[in-house]
Amino acid sequence: MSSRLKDVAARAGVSVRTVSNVVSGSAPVAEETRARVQAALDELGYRPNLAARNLRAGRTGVIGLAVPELHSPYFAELAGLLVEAARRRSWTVVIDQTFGEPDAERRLLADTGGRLVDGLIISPWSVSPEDLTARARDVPVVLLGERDPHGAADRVAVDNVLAADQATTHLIETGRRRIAALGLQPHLRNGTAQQRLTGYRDALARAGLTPDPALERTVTALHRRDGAEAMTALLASGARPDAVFAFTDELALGALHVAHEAGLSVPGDLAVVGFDDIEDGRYAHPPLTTVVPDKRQIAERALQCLADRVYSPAPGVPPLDVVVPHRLEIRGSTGPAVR
Amino acid sequence: MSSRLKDVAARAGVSVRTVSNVVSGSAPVAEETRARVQAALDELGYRPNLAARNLRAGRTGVIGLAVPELHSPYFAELAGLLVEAARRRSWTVVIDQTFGEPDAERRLLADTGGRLVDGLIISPWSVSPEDLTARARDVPVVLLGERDPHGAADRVAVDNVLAADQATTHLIETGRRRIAALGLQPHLRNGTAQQRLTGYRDALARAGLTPDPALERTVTALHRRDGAEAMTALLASGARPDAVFAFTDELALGALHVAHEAGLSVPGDLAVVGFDDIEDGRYAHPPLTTVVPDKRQIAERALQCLADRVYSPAPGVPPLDVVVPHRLEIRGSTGPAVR
DNA sequence: CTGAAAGCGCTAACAG
DNA sequence: CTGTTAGCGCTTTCAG
Repeated sequence: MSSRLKDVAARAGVSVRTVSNVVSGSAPVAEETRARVQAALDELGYRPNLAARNLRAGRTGVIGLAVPELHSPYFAELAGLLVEAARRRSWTVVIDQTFGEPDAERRLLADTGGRLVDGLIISPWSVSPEDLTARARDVPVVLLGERDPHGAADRVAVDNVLAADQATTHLIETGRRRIAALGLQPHLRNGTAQQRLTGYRDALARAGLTPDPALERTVTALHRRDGAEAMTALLASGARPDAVFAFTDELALGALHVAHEAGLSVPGDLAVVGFDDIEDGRYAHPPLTTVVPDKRQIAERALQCLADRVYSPAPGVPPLDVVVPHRLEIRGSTGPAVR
Repeated sequence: MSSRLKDVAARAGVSVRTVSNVVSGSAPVAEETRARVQAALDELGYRPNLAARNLRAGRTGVIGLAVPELHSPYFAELAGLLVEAARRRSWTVVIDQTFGEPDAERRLLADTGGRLVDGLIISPWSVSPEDLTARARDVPVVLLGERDPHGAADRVAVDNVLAADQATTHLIETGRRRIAALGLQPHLRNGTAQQRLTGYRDALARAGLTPDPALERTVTALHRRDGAEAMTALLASGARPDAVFAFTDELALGALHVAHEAGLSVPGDLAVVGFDDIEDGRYAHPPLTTVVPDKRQIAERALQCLADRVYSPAPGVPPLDVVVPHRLEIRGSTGPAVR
């Protein structure tokens, strides 16, 4: 079966202390002894028991990642990048899905007391950042996709207000005047949708366009089907939009689908902009103009925040607010208007 | 700081044993004592230390999931379902991405000796099942997406040959005669592509159609871009297909994209079938006909296999070969041919 | 440079 | 029903 340090020591005729030194390199070992120990190590196929090591060290080398749902392309991609970045630091990632349920999000934080994880990266939906961080008892937490200034934990996010403003401004520049905002989520507490709405309204105001409540559409979730439903309702309402700024690419793709079914030409009759830069958007018809957050950097910076908190016990350091760059990528879905 | 069993015991004026009993319920405790202990537990916000518990129990309650890449919609969705199913069993899932690299896949199995995980679910690409399972030293392994009969570990998969046959037969029934197979991967060792090719050829043979090597196209990876490249090459080759059976939905969507750009009407000029039923397929233009594997059941059965191996130490049980149901979902991309 | 031994927090066998 | 205690496998202090 599986061999312990003690077994290796017996086989090499040394003490466990020496074997431990060979394995960890924490103290010098005579060349001859080392060779003998190494041979025993190899023969027995020794693997350290992580549980014992963790118990001793008080650290696990595991971090938790909580996303609302993994089947969303955006979160899947982000999770992939985080796992990759963690691996580079020799960390393991356990993933949990909250489905945006307040209880799941709260329970998660309560559970961290179990020390399975050294830290937690969480992308909250239902629960407000304040509520979440108040519960993070013992481990450092990094919040994703937030820009709430009243922070009690590190945050990593793009500048949603600015990005939404740029996306809307781009639509205005292609000659659109009746631009719909698709993706309001007044029931959610994470603030992201609110920030994108603010950017949208800012852009309209700057261009001297009066916001029309009929063009601001609420969704319950952020999938293609929600985008499709909202778009159907928008068209049925008689609001006659000439452009749509969808708060996520998935919503935009749902809207695009409905526009096609309704016989609208894109971008001739209707321009569409999304947010997130998921891969499907690049292969849509036409390819989807979108706000591209630097996801790789989101992952990298989030992990950096965690590393700093976990390995540098400096309790005085105030919460960081990391703003990650983004850019607007213009593709076929926002060509000039045709009348 | 964080409190131990000993602290709670001191506060409640009992021994650690009693506190442990209250926490785990493994032995009866007098009602009065229990109340006192519970109060102490609550006041101190006690959380068991998982590392210590694991060291003691020899089990971690953590299972590993290794997928090639998380940003693939199919794997993302599957991972989500597995995490969900694991949660129902109070298991935690650590996720790793292999990117199909042989070294990553092998290292993963070598590492399992560290006992971070009680079991491993792996979806192999580069490494053959035999190679993989030979390395699984101490923990049970479940293979996903395989149907190799020479098994040394449990497997869970759909019947790829049958499914591919049905997809191809459906195309034949809509009047197609020059059906391309898109997605051969001779460099991979996992056998899935080979099985789908077999099913494709079976269907052609049954219909009395002669296979045309020019219609069988190889890809290096399974993303939209690979499907697009293969489709471009196919059209440029002058092979004049009237249908495409793509081995994954992502490939199919890439092919669809190229078909549109080339001015082909779908399904009039070209019918397209995919495999996997990823969400984007439902919102494509036209919606993509596809083979729908029962992913929820794949997740459920894989976990069941692991649970049986981990909790029922019956070394004699031979490897299971679980075949999960699938169906062909016919959508707009495979209407009747128009000439 | 190497050995002996304490102890991380928890569970369970063994008393009482 | 409850207290005492050994020990899971590892790291590390203290001696030698």
